[in-house]
Amino acid sequence: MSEFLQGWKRTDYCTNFSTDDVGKEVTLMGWVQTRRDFGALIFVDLRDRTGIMQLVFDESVLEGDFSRVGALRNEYVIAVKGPIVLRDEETINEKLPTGLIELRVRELKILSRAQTPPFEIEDDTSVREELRLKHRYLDLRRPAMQHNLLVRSQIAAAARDYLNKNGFLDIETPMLTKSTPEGARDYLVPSRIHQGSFYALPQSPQTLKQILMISGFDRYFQIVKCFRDEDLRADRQPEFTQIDIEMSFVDVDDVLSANEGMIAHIFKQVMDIDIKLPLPRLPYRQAMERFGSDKPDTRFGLELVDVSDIVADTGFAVFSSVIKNGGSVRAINVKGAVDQFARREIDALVDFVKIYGAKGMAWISMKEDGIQSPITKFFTDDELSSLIERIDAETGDIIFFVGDKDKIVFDALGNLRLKLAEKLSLIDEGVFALLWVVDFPLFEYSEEEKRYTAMHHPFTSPRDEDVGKMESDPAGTFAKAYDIVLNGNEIGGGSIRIHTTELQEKMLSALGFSKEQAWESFGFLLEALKYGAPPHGGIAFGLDRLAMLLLGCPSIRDVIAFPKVQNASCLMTQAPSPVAAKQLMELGLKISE
RNA sequence: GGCCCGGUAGUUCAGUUGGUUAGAACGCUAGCCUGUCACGCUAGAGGUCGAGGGUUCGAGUCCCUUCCGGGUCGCCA
Repeated sequence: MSEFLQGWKRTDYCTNFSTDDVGKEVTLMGWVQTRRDFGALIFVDLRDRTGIMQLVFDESVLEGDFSRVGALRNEYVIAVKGPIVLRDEETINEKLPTGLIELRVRELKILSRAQTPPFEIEDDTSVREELRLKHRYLDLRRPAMQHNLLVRSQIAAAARDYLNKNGFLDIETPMLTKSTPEGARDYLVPSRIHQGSFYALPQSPQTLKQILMISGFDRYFQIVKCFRDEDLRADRQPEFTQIDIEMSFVDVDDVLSANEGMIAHIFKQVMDIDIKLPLPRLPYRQAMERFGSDKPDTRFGLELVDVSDIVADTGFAVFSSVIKNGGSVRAINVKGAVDQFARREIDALVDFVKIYGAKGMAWISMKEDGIQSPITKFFTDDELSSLIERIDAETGDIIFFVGDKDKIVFDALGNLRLKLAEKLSLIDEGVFALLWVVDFPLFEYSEEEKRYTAMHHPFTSPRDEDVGKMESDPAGTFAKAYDIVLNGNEIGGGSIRIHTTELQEKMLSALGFSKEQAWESFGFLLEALKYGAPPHGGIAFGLDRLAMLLLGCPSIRDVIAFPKVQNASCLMTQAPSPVAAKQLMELGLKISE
């Protein structure tokens, strides 16, 4: 039978003992990692979240029935009392931090028995994730997972520490809030009292934190769950945690410097890494043109080169027509790597860029015995030599070209660039490359909706000089928006917000809202802006992504205690699940067949 | 919604061109062992080859459907 504590108190964690404690009577509690049974002498490795302490059970020392020790199994929860003793010279275990000592057990309590776990509680087991997630409580016992959640906790603590010291107030905003058009799909919560009406779980506390600025809180933060009902990815979960920040009486520079200070503080506290400030700032347009991405990984080169002007009038109709239609032709030169791309691998890369909408990809191989390429025959000698000069092509290089609308060219080459870096091992995994991407466009055109949508969100302020262009030239209007990028991942983004009703109405109008629709959806904000709103702005960091990157984890699931799988369900709790008819009735809901 | 990858003892995997009774390691069970720490030794149990259908004399293997997990495009203000 399981026993109770009956007044026993744990002295300390398993690994908080050293040779200084030899002779001390201690009480330890934890899980049985392994048992090595010699009959009248049994060793047990006792595990807690800090590590392992070896217990020695000697028949002549242990009080009570010794057969209880032989009955111990992995993952039993036990409590033991006895003295810390020094190990003999020849029995020292150098692999354990506590390998010089062990606990000579005088008393044993079996607090809880355990079934044989479906997988071993070890770091080196490569158990399939499906099973790990079903038994997440066991998976989380593994030292690697314990470490991940520890570091995550340290990141949150460092952020809080910095924000507290800099005058930010931690204020909670509701989880049951108003559904907002624009942006991601909402998770809806039916109202029992107002049948047919729904709360939405927040995609972000955006409007509420702005209202806190209007209320005069000046500096706000919250480490807060956000919800978006969109498809999952390796770095995307339907519920995730933001470090959400907002400040008043600030412009872009103020927000960036305050927040890069926080990031530097986190890196120092958690990783003991000094981040050089200020962080580099890269305008959006440059990020796209040089890296084909608004979240460039700057740990390696392979930058894009625009060759549109050179190929515009060549005999290669694909390129010339693309340019006539307003597109571009850009190239990546992979220096000295021509021998690493057999024809079959080039074909695979052509298929790769097609994922991103490219219709094809051209290349030039600068071989020792001459140029090989499917396209150079279309060029005159002059055109070819200008091209070679522009892309700095030398013997041994291989150059890839994509021509299409800019969006497709950037997308295809931006992703090709990452693929090439991975293939050629160009990325130094020990480096953390942080930068700001700034000067985003305010709008982007949605082919699907046939209108402009907000690139960041509808509360983002245009640049002062662009206010007049919002309606006349939406594509040429830039925003006071910024993203922070770490190793090619967006770990945060924000903006200076619109702080007058007039401009906010104008923005919503530019997005296609009628005045009535605007007030119906955002009336509370438009109204609040009338009563003295300070200029304000802020940012939100993805805590999960930050933790994932600092830990070098391949998936965001590795830093979330209870994540969801790709179909947005939880394998442990089986959520979501059907509910009782009575619950539906109370909500006035019917499930259609 | 599209594309790609995977599913074989509890776990991780092997399984040849379709061919006898589907194997290994670890784990598990029982026994022995007073210095192990990947303990050792002896014996043993353990399989709906994800599921359903089809082709075939014969299917873990080939085909179709489907379920589950992963990656990704779309989507993610």
